Amino acid sequence: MVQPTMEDVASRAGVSRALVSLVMRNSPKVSERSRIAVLEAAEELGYRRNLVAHHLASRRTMTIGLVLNDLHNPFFAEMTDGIHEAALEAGYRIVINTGLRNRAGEKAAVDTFLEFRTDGIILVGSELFGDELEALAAETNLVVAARVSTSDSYDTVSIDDRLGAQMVVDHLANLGHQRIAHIDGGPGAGARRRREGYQVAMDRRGLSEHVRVVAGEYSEHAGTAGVDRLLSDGEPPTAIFAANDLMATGVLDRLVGRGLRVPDDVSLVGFDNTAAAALHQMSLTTVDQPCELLGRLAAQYLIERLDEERTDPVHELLTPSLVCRSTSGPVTQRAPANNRSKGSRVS
Amino acid sequence: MVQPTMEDVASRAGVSRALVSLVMRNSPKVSERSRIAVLEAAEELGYRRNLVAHHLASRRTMTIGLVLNDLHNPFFAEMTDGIHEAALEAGYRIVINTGLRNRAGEKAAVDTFLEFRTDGIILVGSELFGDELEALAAETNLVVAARVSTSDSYDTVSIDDRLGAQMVVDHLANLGHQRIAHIDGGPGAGARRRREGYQVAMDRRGLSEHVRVVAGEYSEHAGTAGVDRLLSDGEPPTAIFAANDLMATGVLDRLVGRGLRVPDDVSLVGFDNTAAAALHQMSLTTVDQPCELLGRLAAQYLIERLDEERTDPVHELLTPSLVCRSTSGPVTQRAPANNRSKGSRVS
DNA sequence: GAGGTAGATTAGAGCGCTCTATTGGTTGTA
DNA sequence: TACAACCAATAGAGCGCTCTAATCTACCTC
Repeated sequence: MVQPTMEDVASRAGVSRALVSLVMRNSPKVSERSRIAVLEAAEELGYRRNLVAHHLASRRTMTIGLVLNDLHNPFFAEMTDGIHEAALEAGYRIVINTGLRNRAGEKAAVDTFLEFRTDGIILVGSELFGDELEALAAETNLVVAARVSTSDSYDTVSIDDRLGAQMVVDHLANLGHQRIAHIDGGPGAGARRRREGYQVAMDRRGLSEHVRVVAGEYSEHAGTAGVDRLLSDGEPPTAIFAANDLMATGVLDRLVGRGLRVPDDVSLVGFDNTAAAALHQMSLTTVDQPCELLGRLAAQYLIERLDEERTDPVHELLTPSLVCRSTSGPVTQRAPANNRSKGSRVS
Repeated sequence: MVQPTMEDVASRAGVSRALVSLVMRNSPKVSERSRIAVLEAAEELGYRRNLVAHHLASRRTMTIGLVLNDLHNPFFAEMTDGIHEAALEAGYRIVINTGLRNRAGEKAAVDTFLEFRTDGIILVGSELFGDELEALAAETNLVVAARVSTSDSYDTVSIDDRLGAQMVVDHLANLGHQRIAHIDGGPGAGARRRREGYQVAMDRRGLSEHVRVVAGEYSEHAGTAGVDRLLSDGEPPTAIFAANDLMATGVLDRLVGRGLRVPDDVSLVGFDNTAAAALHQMSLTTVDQPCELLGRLAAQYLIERLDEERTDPVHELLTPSLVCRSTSGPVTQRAPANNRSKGSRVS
């Protein structure tokens, strides 16, 4: 388990350690003869460059630290695809860590990368406070994705969450809904803006009296719990706007579990347009986020900071779009069915 | 962006660099007075230990590299929860990388960790060949999860995939199914064993003539494609055994899309019992893998290698169990409905 | 007051690499 | 033949930390 070093390769190839270093870094100023000798020696010894030592000496890891808020949410997986691809193209590698959907976990993940001295960090769906992000940006190159900001020490890439939420309310209102409830995303990224968008749009539609926000978070469980709260007291909503798709999955599960029909009894709209939302068994009306594009942009901006040493901030705000599927429909008069019906699944 | 070093802290606190090092490592042989002085100086300077240098000197990172085959598959997220928890308890941190569901990607991920010199590596759902794993185990401490092996250079933690597959076939055969098709997991972890289990059980049940295996992989898309293949020629199956839940999601989507009723026209069974399978809108019959437990064990075994310097291999094989939900039912006589019916979703 | 002991602190040699400055060797040119 | 010009290769000083061995105090004990 003890690895050969550059020194070993050098002596085997009959050259100096410095030359081996040059070969390993693909320097053009090495003769073909020595290059081959070195590579052969390395091959024979099973030499593997020690990135740790390499970094200590060069102050570069060519590695980007990626902190994902929640591994369970497919949104982050899709985002990662874009980041990965862009990073690879630029010669960077990626290391991932999860924030476990809480601030302490996110901080621990960030600390790991800071101690590893990755060249930069991309935070996706960060729950950190603004001043914490500022402090972080002072220590490393930072891009925050899926979150809006005007900070001038780091970049952000996001869709307009507020606008997205307004589109949801408008869509439901156009279908005749008035009692449109919102289960919010709590401390989650963009959750506050989605909540604000909901509020604004409800006001604008003259539905202020029907505003009803239930506290939640970006998880399936929050969806089921939210439904229980909404149906336990007061007049039940005819439509529910879940703060994201993962939550909407939980909402749908619980609605169906309670024998309610979607969209006949209750309409449901999510947010994110994850792959799962498109499946027939979900067929969820939702707000589309171009995840891969967002990911690509995030990586690209970070790499600009690293390779071109850009320091002035970029804030990209993409426009979301509504994807109408079968969980949202016109409001109906009839009372909600309380009897569960058994039967086959149909589209 | 230039960080203070131990030297800076030392001179500020009026002590030697070595003493600062001791404080940072919580050594008991430091007087309370100096400890406080050092910590204060560190705080004031915003000092952050350089893990890279630390590692180079100590040859330990207290970090475990975790390679997940596919970020899109919730199975891996659930597994990670267990690993994360166990690692944290033992004072290790985790760094994740994705294999992008192909061998080249997995190798790149592994290489990153080897170059970073993480103390050990956990591979979840590895697609590497046996000899590649052997070679890897010679370079670092290795635990492979969700895959069966008898190697004596690394540990494995898995459920009995073959047995799980047999349980699926038995379940379906007991419901009267004969034309049970299997869409396999291709190069995916455990896929071969699931395929073998299917074959063995079919033979044992006297259903050898009905054996039908369609090539796939662990993805939603493979599920939809598999359905198309199965329904395009020959007599359509009355039951489909998908190699994992993610694929089953795609299968269900396509079956419903084609106007087939589940389970009336076609029964469906998955594998993994991910959280999504339990939702009403899926309600998938599937084989349960105790993900978190598997994760915990994987981390635990690796940590044994690191902390207790165990070198003889451990191979843990857990027994799976079948979870019956509503996608599997008795075989019916009537011909499959070809007309799509529209309507509300019911449970 | 010498000698012993234990605890606190430090000097200094690495860890495996990079990188600047320098050396050696070859070719071209006056 | 001498000198520049250039390319290939190397010596050696770090990078920021750890760790062993040595030193330095302070306090006992006889």
